[in-house]
Amino acid sequence: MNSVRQTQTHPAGSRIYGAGNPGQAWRVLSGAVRLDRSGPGVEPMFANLAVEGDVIGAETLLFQHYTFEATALADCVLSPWPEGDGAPAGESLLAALTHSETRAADVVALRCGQAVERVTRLLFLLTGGRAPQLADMPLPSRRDMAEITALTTETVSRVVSQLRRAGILPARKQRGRPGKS
Amino acid sequence: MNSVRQTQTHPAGSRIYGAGNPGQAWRVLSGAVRLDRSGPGVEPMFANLAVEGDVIGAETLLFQHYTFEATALADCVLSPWPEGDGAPAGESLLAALTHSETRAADVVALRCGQAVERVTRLLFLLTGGRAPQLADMPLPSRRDMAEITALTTETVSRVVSQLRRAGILPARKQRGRPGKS
DNA sequence: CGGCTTCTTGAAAAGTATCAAATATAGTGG
DNA sequence: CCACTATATTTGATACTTTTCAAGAAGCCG
Repeated sequence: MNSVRQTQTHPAGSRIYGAGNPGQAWRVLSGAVRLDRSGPGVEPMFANLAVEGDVIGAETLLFQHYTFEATALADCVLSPWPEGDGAPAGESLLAALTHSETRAADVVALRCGQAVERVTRLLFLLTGGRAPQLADMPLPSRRDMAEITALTTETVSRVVSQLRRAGILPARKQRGRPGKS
Repeated sequence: MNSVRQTQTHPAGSRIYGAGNPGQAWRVLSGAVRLDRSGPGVEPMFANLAVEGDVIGAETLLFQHYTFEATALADCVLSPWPEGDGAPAGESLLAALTHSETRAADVVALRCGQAVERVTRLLFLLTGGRAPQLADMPLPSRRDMAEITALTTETVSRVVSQLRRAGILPARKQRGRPGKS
């Protein structure tokens, strides 16, 4: 879709790369990415999340192919990582590692507590913690939100309706594009 | 408790290090470690898990202090990481990074599905996937298991009882030591 | 305008959490 | 070694939340 070694953009819902395919690592400049562990024959299972500033696909520097499948949860801009030429500096790798670990903790926390809290925390995470911006962000598909929070699409839908009635989310009409899985 | 730069052992239930404290990184040679995000004043919240082969505390190479709090879920043997002198090689760091990401996916998966599946998957993860060994391993405290799987201690207890009645776990008498929190 | 997928909502069923009480276990000090 | 205390585990009964199943409504695309 886009040329290698240059900044890429991916519309919400599109697949960025597939597990097992060759490719490079990326830094997420904006947007949010869903990572899935997808075995052969097995349907993809949600594994992790990447938001603005995170690095995805670093395993390609070691294995030459992606371990997870990446899908855009929102319109995304990605740039090749590491930023310079050749192998990443140790410092950069370390930063990516520690960053990845705090992000993992965030994702684990998305599956604690009741449905409303989980969905709310997810939306905050996707907007980088900027509450006001909740109003402007097209929501991910109910299915994505459900699989990330370990709820069902119906429950997520009910929570979204509830947040709208409470004025925490604006009324309707803010979906990106229909997930074209 | 133990000298620095040498192999350490920690009994089940003991704290390995605390968030904010200075220290070094370790590789888990055996046992299992629970990592918590513990804010000031906030009680620790489960963040991640490390089992045999995993590296913990790598953030100290960047920040000089631990980001998470580490507690032994089983008797643990740790050795300083990286194994050689000085900074870890890029390859080693990359391996730690990719390893950490698959582990994170494992932990996220521990919070999917019903109570019985979650607890069962946790036990498999803690034994490195070796089912027979389930019989020999002292179980972590119900509280640890509950916080890891996002269940309550009562529910975990009921599941353990159920697994024992089904012959999947041996009857009783296999706790390590009482968590001394 | 169809055809299709996603989203929404309702009603009932299932699964967990909660609350409470009894039992078991470890540690301590005689 | 035993009694005693504090903590952890277990179990039961009930309340609550979420899932499940089903049916419409809404949105997208050719």
